[in-house]
Parts: sequence; structure tokens; C-alpha cells
Amino acid sequence: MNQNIERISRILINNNIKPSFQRIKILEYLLENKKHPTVDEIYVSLHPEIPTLSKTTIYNTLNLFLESGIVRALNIESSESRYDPITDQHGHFKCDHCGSVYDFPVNFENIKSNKFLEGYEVKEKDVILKGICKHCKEN
Amino acid sequence: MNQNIERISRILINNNIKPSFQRIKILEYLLENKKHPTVDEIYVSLHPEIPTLSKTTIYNTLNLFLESGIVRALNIESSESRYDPITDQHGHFKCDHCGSVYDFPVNFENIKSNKFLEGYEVKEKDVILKGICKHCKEN
DNA sequence: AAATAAAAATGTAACAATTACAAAAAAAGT
DNA sequence: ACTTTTTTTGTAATTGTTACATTTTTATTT
Repeated sequence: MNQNIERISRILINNNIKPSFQRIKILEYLLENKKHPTVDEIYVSLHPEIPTLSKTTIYNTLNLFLESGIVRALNIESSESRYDPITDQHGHFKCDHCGSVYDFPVNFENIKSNKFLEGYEVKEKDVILKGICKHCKEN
Repeated sequence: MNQNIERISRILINNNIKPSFQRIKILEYLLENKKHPTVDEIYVSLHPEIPTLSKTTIYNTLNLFLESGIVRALNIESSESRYDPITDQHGHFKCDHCGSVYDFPVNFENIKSNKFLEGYEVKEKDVILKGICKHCKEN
């Protein structure tokens, strides 16, 4: 447990972010539960452990993480942003029925090799699929 | 001009949508200016010609179009939805600098052939790239 | 260790996109 | 022409997010 906190602190420090308690907990949550949570989900999950936690802090922290590039925002649904720690490249499948967001591997090379994008500097890529997931199909 | 309206009326009728003036104008705007406009952009553009036009009508109409599948919503930025008439499949490149959204062709077959998505019903696909566009690069 | 300065966290209010809802206007049916 | 249904409209409510001032915590200096 303590080792985990040290590991996460190191990630923050490496990105020039002071490892405060809240920041550690928020990043830990993102890394442990790879659920692409919304701000509200983070808040509800961490609030029991950190009763003074404010949503503004979560917003501030996530924006800080975004600037440093340790997380990225997923705008799958227009009504809410979800947050994803940046690891390997992958696409996202959102189930219209249960609302879950699943990761799946994507070969971005096929997309990049495109004449139409010559001269364009691509910084961020995402593949978003929507539909009904396997689990919902089966029920 | 009149032919255009007839053409657009027919699209609506084919999708079981009564071709009211507002609906025709909104769909016409989407089809003519392929700019992936926001609701506000549609409103500002059509308001001079239709002074009584209400944003609620635009929202209602777009939701109607979404249900019928003649347009789809692009959630590139979390703060706003953009709307795109459905034609051929293509990806979207959004320039972080000038804000423009460019279309580019995408071969979705490369993405679909994926073991991880077996059993999943994919209804909607999008590839979203962000970065700096050619025009902004040159300046 | 106490005092001071700087950074981070917090709560409230403001904001903007969207939706809910009821009333007004227009269109369709009788 | 009258009634019913559909469409449009304006206002108010809702929700995710940001702005901002205050409080708390952390770091620095004496």
C-alpha cells in the first residue's frame, strides 16, 4: 500500500507536480480503477476517505494532470468528460445500454498513413465506438 | 434554390419527418456548410433569415435528426456538441489552434477486425485526431 | 521554533450548454 | 369554420465546469 503511494508520488514528481495527498489519491484512483471515471464518480468514490474533498479540487487536479500529459480527457458523451491515465494507445467502446466504457487495442498506423493529413501535426488520437456490449447483448 | 429545398424536403420525408420550414433550413445549413457547426453557430447563421427562430427549435430538430440517423453528434470538445450530416464514413481532425474541424477519409475495416470486439454490436464509429492543422503550421 | 511567504484545497457563485415544460402559433383533419 | 394535432417558441430548471476569494496546508526564512 505504501509502496503504491510512493510509486504514484514518483510519477507526480517526475512531472513537476507536488505530490499532495489529494493529488496522489486522485491519480491512484485513475490508475487502479481503469474505468474512465467522470469527476462525479471520482468524487463519490474518494469522498468517504477524504471527507473534506471538494469537486473543485478534482477539477483543478485533473486539469493539472491534463497539462502535464499524465491523463487525457475522453469526450465520448457531450454531457460529461471522462478521464483516462495515459498508458498505451487504445480505443474506446461505449455501451449505449449499460454505459460502460471498454478499452480495446487499436493499430493507429493504419490511420496515420493518410495523404489527407500530410502537413498536419497530430498530437492526440482517439477511436470511439458506440453500440451494445457483449454483456448487455447476452441479457 | 427551389430545387434544393425540394431535395431536402425529400430527405426529411423519406425519414418520416415533416418538412417544416425550420427543419428544412437547419438540414440545408448542415448539408451546405460542412463545417460541423455547433447549435450556436447554426442559430447565428439562420437567425437573420428566420428572426423568430429559437434555439430550442434547433435542439429539438437536431435531436429529431439524430434519432432518424440523418445527422450525428460529434463530441470532440466536451464543452459543446457539433453536428454532422451522415454521408460517407470519415474521421475528424480538430485544430487546437484555429478550432477548425477537418474531415479525412478513414478505412474502418482496419479498426473493426479486432478480436476484442467480438460479440459487441458496433453502431457508431469515429476517429478523432487533434493537433495543429496545415494552415496554422504555415503561419 | 515562530513568523512569513507560497502553494494547494475549499466553498460559493457565476457561466454555458442543454433539457423540461407550458403556452403560442401553425398545420392538418373533420 | 372548428377541432385536434403538430411544431415552434420562451422561460425556467438542470448540470458540468470554471472563476474567484478565503481558508488551510506546506515550505521558507529568520
